[in-house]
Amino acid sequence: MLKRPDPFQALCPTRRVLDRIGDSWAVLILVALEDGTLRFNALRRRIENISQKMLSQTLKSLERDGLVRREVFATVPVTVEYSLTGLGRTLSQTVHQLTLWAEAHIGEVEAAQRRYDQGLAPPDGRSPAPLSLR
Amino acid sequence: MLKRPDPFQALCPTRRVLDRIGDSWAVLILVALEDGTLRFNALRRRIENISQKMLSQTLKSLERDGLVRREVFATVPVTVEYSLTGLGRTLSQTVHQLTLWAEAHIGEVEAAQRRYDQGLAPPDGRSPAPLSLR
DNA sequence: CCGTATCCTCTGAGATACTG
DNA sequence: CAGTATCTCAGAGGATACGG
Repeated sequence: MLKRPDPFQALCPTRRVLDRIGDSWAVLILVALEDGTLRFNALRRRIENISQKMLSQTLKSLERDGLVRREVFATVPVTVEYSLTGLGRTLSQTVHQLTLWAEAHIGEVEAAQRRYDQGLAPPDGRSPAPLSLR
Repeated sequence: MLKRPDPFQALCPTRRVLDRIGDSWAVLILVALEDGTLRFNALRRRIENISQKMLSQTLKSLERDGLVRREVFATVPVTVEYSLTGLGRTLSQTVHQLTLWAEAHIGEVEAAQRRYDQGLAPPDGRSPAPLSLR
């Protein structure tokens, strides 16, 4: 059978993952943990101006998804370490492809935006209104 | 110099692209246009339950980013066709990698969630509280 | 140190109605 | 057909304070 998920249907798995990627904080945490284990407050300093609430909340959902591992050590005061799971690492690598796209093409995107914000004219020369006949 | 963008800084290019991907509607539109050109209302039917407002708005920003091309034909009533640009196609292909990840790993994610929602126990056998000493 | 609880704000998406 | 213009409302997320 192997029915492929239909991304046009809300609630489809693909869509749920995509929403995760859309979660800017989640992505930043994945990236931050790529270089290794970090403690709660270390993460907090690394990801400038993330609120305590969002860090805690996002970490919890990443842990729930099996992407991040949380380890508590009974020191005083308590120590909590976060790291990527194997699954988390595969996702962060995939996300990395996206950041490569961004770095490679951001220039084109910005150029397109400038064109659009002026008189929206595509790369060719014609100045004013793009309007074809048929 | 070639300074790499710092994703931890809001407003960095990478982050802007990531936010785009997080925009569920934008991704759905890119995917919908992969198979070819579509008219406004065709897109609307294809992407079930997207509102007119969001479709129009998202298309506009995708056009601004140079990812989608908009062509107007002077028929009566007017005809408007949307298609991917070359740039848009490269992005939609990259996004496709992400959907592949989703399809490949959604099972693991859901399994992790079930474990978490019960007594949060990692894959090993120990039942109750994960807590290490040091 | 590592969080949770509470309150409060403000954006952003949906519904609806109207136009070229 | 292909949009724009308003309105409303929920809920994401920041600030703050407190607890284990």
